Amino acid sequence: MTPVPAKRPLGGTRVRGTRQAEALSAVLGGLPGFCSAQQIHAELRQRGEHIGLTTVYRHLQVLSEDGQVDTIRDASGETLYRRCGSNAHHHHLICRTCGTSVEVEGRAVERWAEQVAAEAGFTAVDHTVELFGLCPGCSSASA
Amino acid sequence: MTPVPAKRPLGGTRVRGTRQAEALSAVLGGLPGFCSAQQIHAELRQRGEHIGLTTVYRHLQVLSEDGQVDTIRDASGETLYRRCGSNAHHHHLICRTCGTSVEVEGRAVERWAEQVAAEAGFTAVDHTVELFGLCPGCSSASA
DNA sequence: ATATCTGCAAAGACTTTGCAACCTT
DNA sequence: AAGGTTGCAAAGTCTTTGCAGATAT
Repeated sequence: MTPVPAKRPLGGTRVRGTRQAEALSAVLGGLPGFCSAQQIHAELRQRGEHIGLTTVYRHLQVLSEDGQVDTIRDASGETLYRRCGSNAHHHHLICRTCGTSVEVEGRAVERWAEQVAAEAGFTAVDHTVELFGLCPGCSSASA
Repeated sequence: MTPVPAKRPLGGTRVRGTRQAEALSAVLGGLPGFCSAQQIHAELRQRGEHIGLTTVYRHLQVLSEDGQVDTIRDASGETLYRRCGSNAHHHHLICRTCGTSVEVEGRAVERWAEQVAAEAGFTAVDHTVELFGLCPGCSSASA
């Protein structure tokens, strides 16, 4: 699958010396929470970057395969992307009003998942865990 | 949202005395795990039931709103449906090979979710938890 | 008899793919 | 100069909606 040329500097965030790639990276870094490819594309356009939607999709796909961005699916089926800080396994606590997300560790969940799976005789278990709620700001705003 | 006429018998599984609705209900009851609307539609056709894909989608939508079927999304974005046994909150342990699913209780996860959310100051927290793995049968078959 | 349900076809949304032109190395 | 990258347009999915005909109560 991945020949892994390993020629990449890995120092900065650049994927390849392309203007579009850098712009995308910049936007991703500034996002507070999960956004759809189309939102990201719109944001890039607003910044004056002439980038195609196709290119945004392609980069996001590569980045997600590389583990540099996390992806989740919202209720309507759209895929949402977010630059993830830690490369370790983690989950997200997402504000359903403003979209801000917090990365949370889930050792307890991992353990629970493995235990439940073992009890049912399942192996090679993977899991999906996402938390949605109201962040402090939005919570007080709606109070 | 739901005026809740509550005129429905609620005894059987019938939604309304329609042949298609009953057929759909029957198929749902016999499914071992989560299936897409299109798979269910194909299954109905194979049984000789002449039912439209549109009707399948509409019934599944209503049933899911009523809490009679659970829905999840697979990796490709398709929505999968399954008649859920308990009406209480629960999660699923799904075999990624044969699709068989087991309903599991997640008191531990619920507690973890609330605790993590509270620590971050989030309120009104909801969560999504799905476990994917290999069931005993598929596990030994591939060994 | 009437309100509901059904289903075909068309529309809508998100995402992927083809291919020529462009840019980076 | 060579190869990867870009982007427009078209295609592909899954899902929803419009409307006329059929159906259940």
